[in-house]
Amino acid sequence: MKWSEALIPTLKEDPQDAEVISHKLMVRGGFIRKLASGSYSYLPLGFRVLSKVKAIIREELDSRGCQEVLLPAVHPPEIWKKTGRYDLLGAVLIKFKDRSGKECVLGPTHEEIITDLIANNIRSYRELPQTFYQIQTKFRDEPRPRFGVMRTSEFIMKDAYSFDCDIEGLNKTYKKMYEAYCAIFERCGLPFIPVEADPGMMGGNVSHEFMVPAVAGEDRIVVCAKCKYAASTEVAKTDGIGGRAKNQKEKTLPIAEVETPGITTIEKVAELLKTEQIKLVKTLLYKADDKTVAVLLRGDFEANETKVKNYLKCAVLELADAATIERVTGAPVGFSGPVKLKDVRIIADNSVKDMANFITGANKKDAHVINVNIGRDFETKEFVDIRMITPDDGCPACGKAIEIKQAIEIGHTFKLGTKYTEVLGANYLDKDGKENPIIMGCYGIGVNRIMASLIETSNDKDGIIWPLSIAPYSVIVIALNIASEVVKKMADDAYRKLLKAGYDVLYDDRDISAGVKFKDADLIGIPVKVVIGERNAKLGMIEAKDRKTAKVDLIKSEDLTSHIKSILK
RNA sequence: CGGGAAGUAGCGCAGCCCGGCUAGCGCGCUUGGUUCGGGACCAAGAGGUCGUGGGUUCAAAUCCCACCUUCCCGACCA
Repeated sequence: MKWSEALIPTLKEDPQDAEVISHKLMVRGGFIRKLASGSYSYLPLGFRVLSKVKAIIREELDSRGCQEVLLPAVHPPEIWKKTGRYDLLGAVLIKFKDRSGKECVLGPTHEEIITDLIANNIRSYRELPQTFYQIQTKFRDEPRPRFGVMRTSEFIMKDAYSFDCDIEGLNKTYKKMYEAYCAIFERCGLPFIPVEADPGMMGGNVSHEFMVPAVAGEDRIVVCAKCKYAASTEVAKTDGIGGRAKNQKEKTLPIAEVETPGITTIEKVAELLKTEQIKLVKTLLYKADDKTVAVLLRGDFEANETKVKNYLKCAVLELADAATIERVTGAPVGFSGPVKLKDVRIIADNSVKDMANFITGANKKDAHVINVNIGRDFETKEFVDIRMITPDDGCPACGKAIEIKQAIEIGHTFKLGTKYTEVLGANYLDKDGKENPIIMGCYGIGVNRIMASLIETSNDKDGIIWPLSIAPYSVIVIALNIASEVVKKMADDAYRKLLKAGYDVLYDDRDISAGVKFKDADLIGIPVKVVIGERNAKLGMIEAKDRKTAKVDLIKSEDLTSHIKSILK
């Protein structure tokens, strides 16, 4: 492609509305442009990167026997109601009415659709196992799209679905997909970490997320350098108080109410009462489906809502609103406590178990109670692990020090089991003629996120540094002074030869200054610059410069193709 | 949805507090010329409902009200 004939609108300055580096560079490099919050156009350069990522995905999946399909994006709501996800997804599901007034939904994912297809077309164990995938646009009305292409309401997902006769089969398929994922991310040049994860609204029990550590990441993961344990903080197990200050054994003291006017936070209560946060118990009121539940944690810990949700086995868990809190406790937000709390299930984190004489809200405006003791002042038998892991905790697997990192989720795999196949009637007949539900797995990759994550982890002050595998072009031929006959002739020739040799070549034939060309080439991150200047051209020489290492090779013009071949192997 | 910030030329910004005449600057763009190895220079140009609507005023980019949009934090979320 000749740059003079391409739409590559590079920008000198960071766009005003971009925060994270990948977003800034994608806009500056002319890869994307925003249409509205959470929806982006991919320009030719951006599209080329996506295409390369997709090609890698297809190669790795096809070679493992997966079959590509294309499912519809517009769905009837009934199928979503059957599995209960119509309500579960709620506002995330984008709905509209067609001309006859019939409701339609835009697919946020495709378990329902593929399972329905399989239910109607697979009958026998002889037809299993099979795995299908598609690369398609998904639609989700995100509460807050952000970070450019990282979280958008319309995004490209590679989703795959496997169907097996039994758990052993699923385990084999899952392993195969896991390996495919590793191969895909490896080839894309991403420093990824597979971690244990929570299946969330997808369902099933076993699940892994593929994470790229990056400051712009929206998720947090726990990694252990010693034993290779890696998990999402959502599921990382904790044990009591971990590495933090132990709860002191004390003689129980008489409970007493203290005035704490307008003091509603753990921090301020501790300050006012001249004590430490570890002497306080935090009482969080949640709405778990339709019931109100009180969650107790030692003051210095945070609740882990995923754990609470999984423990309670509820579909929707959210912090109770102010009105509910007032109704249940009789006090405004900030003064809740377990003492004399009526008709509310109380569950406590293990960190609270051996606490004595602690402080909680008094369920009364502007008051807390001190010297509270479990068993005497209130009762709960439910001590569970429902807190967020901290850097002070030991590795859940080996006990050694852990690190908590921010990361971008680029892939997620799930062992779904029969969650969808049972409700949608996807059954098969086994050897004995007995009908069984098909065992399912599903596997997603955020294609746009691969692009963003790569940039997050591979850039410098001059711009993006693409790996050859997903670079929009492998080589950029830069004719420094295109007005010079010698330069133009040699550059045209180099461009032609490299194209003929099968390389993706971008030819910067614009009649502008050298500085702009160098800056632009670095910004868009093409792995190799082939530079043709007048002085060298007259000597029959060409320069090849590596974007990443800045290493320069001066070569004879006739050796160009073989030289490029040697550095781009 | 709660909290915060911002909308002025294609992009990045100043002007607004303290209302005033043809609304500026840098980059980019067009034309001509000089340059030509890391965002060149000279000259001449084109380009604006100052987010939208209403109000106050002799007069509004500037003051007041409402709304819209975007970004950040939170909530939420494969």
